[in-house]
Amino acid sequence: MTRDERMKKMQAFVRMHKSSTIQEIADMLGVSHMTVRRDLNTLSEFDSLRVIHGGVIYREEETEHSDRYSIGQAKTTMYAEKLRIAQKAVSLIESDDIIIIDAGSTGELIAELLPEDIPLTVICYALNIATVVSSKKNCSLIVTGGYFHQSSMVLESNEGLQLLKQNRANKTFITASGVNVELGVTCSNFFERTTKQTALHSASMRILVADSSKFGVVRTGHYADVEDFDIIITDTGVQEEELNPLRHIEHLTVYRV
Amino acid sequence: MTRDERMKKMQAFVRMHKSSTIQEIADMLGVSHMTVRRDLNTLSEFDSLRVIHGGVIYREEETEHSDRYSIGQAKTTMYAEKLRIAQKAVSLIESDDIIIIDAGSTGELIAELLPEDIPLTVICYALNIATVVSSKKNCSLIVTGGYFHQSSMVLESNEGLQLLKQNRANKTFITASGVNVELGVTCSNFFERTTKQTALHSASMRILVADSSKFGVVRTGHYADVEDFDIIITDTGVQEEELNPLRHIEHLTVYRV
DNA sequence: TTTGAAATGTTAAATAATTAACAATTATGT
DNA sequence: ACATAATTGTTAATTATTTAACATTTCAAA
Repeated sequence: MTRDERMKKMQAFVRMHKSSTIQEIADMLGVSHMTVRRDLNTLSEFDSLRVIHGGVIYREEETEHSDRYSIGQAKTTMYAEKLRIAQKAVSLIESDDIIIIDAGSTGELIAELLPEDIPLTVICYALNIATVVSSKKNCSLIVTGGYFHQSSMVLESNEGLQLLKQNRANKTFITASGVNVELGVTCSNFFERTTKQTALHSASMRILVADSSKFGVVRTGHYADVEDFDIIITDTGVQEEELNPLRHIEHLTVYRV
Repeated sequence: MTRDERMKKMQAFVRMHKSSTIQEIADMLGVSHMTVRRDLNTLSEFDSLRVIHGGVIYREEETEHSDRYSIGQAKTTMYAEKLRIAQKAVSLIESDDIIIIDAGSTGELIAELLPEDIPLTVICYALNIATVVSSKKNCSLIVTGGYFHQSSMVLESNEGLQLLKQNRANKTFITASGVNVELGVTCSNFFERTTKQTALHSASMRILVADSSKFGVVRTGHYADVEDFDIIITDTGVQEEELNPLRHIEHLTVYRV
């Protein structure tokens, strides 16, 4: 077995198992721990491996090629706020709910925090969210398929939209790149508009989750107005005065957590 | 912040980042490393966390609830053989190929080993495989959506099948639970049959990847005969004599790696 | 085959993480 | 508000991993 072969095996092993200890790899390959360490150090320069005290971890977002998964960046920014927003969002979920979860890091957090003690059905179109939900107990999952978009992790296709239309939900959690009282709710990618609009129209309760950094911002793709939502959840980073115009919309409830 | 809140945050953090060090979590929560350790030990009893020397790792397959993801088991059995089979399989891949990868652990390994230096298009219907391919460079990805099946990680729906039919491929890598010269190629789940058959009919070169433990075995769902394939890749665990009937099929190439 | 270079294995010293015991703090019921 | 229990923080001892230096093996070129 050549050095390259060994490193390929090591890479595949770590990727498949998400992580490993040095010892596990050494045993698997029948080489010394020093060889594993040396290989791992080399690999970590090229691949998304993180060598920690005691083992290795495979994680995509830590790579230099992070442009391929731009959510990785968004994940850490406003993490505390997004967590609070997601916590408030999942508190609205009841037994036997059918929920649509939109793409984005806040959506992923909602998926992570989904209660596992009540039966739920989740419909989603982002690959990362599908993966999170797939390991949830008590949860049926429908993923609308299609062409994968690296930047947002979204799967997009006519067939997917059809599936989304055919499956009605009682709650939909929608994310946004920009929330502006006058100019409405916007996203960055044009193709996302249709998906988000379909998600909105397939559910009875429409919940907008957007942290304070999104407020006042305007992006290209307009897909809804603030009054199209029943609930808006944001964080304390938005001044109460800024939310006043929203407070006056009769059917709209605004949570600031 | 209550203990439960803290543990929820910890869980979400580790799941989202796939892994973490004790220090990272302690810093994130502003608590001592001892508290993190104690919480993590409690969490690891209920959740799929693996606490290693230096950090924590989230990995689904290591859970007691392993019935929810039965591929987890299959992953480790025949790992070395599956790796060789997958290596042979990817060696057949050429630039600009459009390939379909079937569900299963060997399929996942093929996805892991996909070359990243040539442009490819991958079509798949298993969530785990989609996730692996999504992080590959130089690779377009189409995921046929649908209802998620826990046991095989497959997404299944009419819309998905439609998408699969509409996208032709030049190579398709199909897995099987049973390969029997007389009774044909079989799978365990009935619903998988249609998907596998559609995958077969959408591609010009049909490659069956099956380790030696599958040979001679017969399962319920018959979806093809051995002569429907152009290439069969298996391992040295199959006796050469057993493969003789296959060697006599004219258009069929058999690799034993 | 010989020789040198590269790769791998082995060991002991250095470093880091874990455990356990106790102190300090925080929560809970009366 | 008090006392008690539970939780959390701190520290030192223990245990494990890593590093570095050197020995050994392997491979390739002469």
